[in-house]
Amino acid sequence: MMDMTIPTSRNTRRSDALSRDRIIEATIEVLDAAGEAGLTVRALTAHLSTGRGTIYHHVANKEDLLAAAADDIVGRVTAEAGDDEDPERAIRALALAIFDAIDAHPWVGTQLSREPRQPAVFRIWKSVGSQLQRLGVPGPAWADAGSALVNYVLGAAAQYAAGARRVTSDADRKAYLETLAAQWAQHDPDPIVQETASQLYEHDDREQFLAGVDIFLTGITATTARGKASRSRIAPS
Amino acid sequence: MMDMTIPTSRNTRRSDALSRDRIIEATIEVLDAAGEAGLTVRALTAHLSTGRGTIYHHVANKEDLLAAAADDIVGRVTAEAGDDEDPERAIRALALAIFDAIDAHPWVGTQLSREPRQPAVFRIWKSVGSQLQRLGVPGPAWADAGSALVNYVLGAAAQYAAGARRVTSDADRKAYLETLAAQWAQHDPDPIVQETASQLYEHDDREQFLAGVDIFLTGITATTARGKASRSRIAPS
DNA sequence: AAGAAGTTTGGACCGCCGGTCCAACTCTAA
DNA sequence: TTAGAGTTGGACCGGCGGTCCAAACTTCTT
Repeated sequence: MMDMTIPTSRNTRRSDALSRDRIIEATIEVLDAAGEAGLTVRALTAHLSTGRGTIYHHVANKEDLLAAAADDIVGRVTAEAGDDEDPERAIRALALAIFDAIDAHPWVGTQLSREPRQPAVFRIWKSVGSQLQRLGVPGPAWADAGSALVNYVLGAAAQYAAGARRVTSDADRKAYLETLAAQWAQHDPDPIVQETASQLYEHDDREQFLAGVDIFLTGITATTARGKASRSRIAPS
Repeated sequence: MMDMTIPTSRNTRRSDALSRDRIIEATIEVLDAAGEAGLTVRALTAHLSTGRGTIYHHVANKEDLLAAAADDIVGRVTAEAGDDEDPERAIRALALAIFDAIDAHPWVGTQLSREPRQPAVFRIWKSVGSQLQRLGVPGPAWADAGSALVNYVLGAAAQYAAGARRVTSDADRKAYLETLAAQWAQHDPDPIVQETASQLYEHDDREQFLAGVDIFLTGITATTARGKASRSRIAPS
């Protein structure tokens, strides 16, 4: 080919504006359609029918792009959920809303657990924190409780998202898990393994996730009810 | 350059054996030294002073390599921890051992939360499961409890690992977190944010992680003590 | 009206990556 | 001695993220 540079009508300015918001919107479309691995700057340029310079003009790099896309999704979720009067119910609703959002957009799960200082995670911290405060968790225990809850939600989200990423249809999923369970069971005759394997495809992800939230909520309320007589984690200086 | 193919003494068979184990060992060395981004097959060939075909002869692909490296680390941890008589103490010790291993090898954290069906995660499930059984968690609640604990441990590990990956020295870390807290506080005057920001660099990761494990254990014992009268998750058919 | 200054656009180009392929080489067994 | 099996190293491929810059368009100034 060696650079034949046909300068036929290059660079006519587009009629439709190509803003950062439009680019992030397109990023979400590509991610939902092709998955995390399918998001390349080249695919994005094709989807927007533009050149690569244009995208880097509005966006710093791919990391910026992913963080903004995740923040967009999480922002919508945290804005909607959390208006319940009862703080425990509000926390459950918030956790479930995040779970469902990640179920719909698995790439959000991976993105959230990759980088803890991004705006999307910050939003989640803020929502969880305000509900914990309403729940009456006292000062010192507050950060521990919030950290436990956020880490559980993000960890579970990443796991379920990774699981969902592998197989698409429900039938495939079932078949895949049965094969996997059989492999495990064959590899290790320990009864624990047998039970783990059977639980692997009998459980419902969403209910199991909620059960985990309940365990942490129970732990938090029980710990705070027990008062400040617990193991003194932060000694008064 | 155009392929001048000097066939001077190519491919003399190496004296030191180059087994799969040796390759995984080298992988861990490269990961610890250069981080996850620094692990390239090319870097690995340089480290082993060999060619690329050799590596692909022993190993399927990069994913295989990472999974094997993580499994090696986790295997050592789960083999050591867990011999305590008291199941609660055993769970704490196990969680802490995993935390410390990930603190020493941050790439393990990212790897574990990326793919839930890999051998390393399976090992963790098995250890956690056996301790929960010793703790007397009844059948139906067992899978929920295990899932919650594993997800919390992996989620927290990934978060802390990602945080540790960004900055190396303690002084850098402190400065970085203070800057970040100031940014947040400036961006949002909500008192929740202020407190979150201050907690951000006042807490100790390890203690906070353990506090989360304690919250979980409290929740588990409280839930199981309450008996089967809880929300009937699995209805008798 | 016309040119100057600034903004937006698209694609050529760079270095690097993971993975494939195969000829050259060593080792073992008959 | 020699046929075959098991290793080894590097050329090669397509594709990636990111940089750079000239062309084209808009807006501002006079």
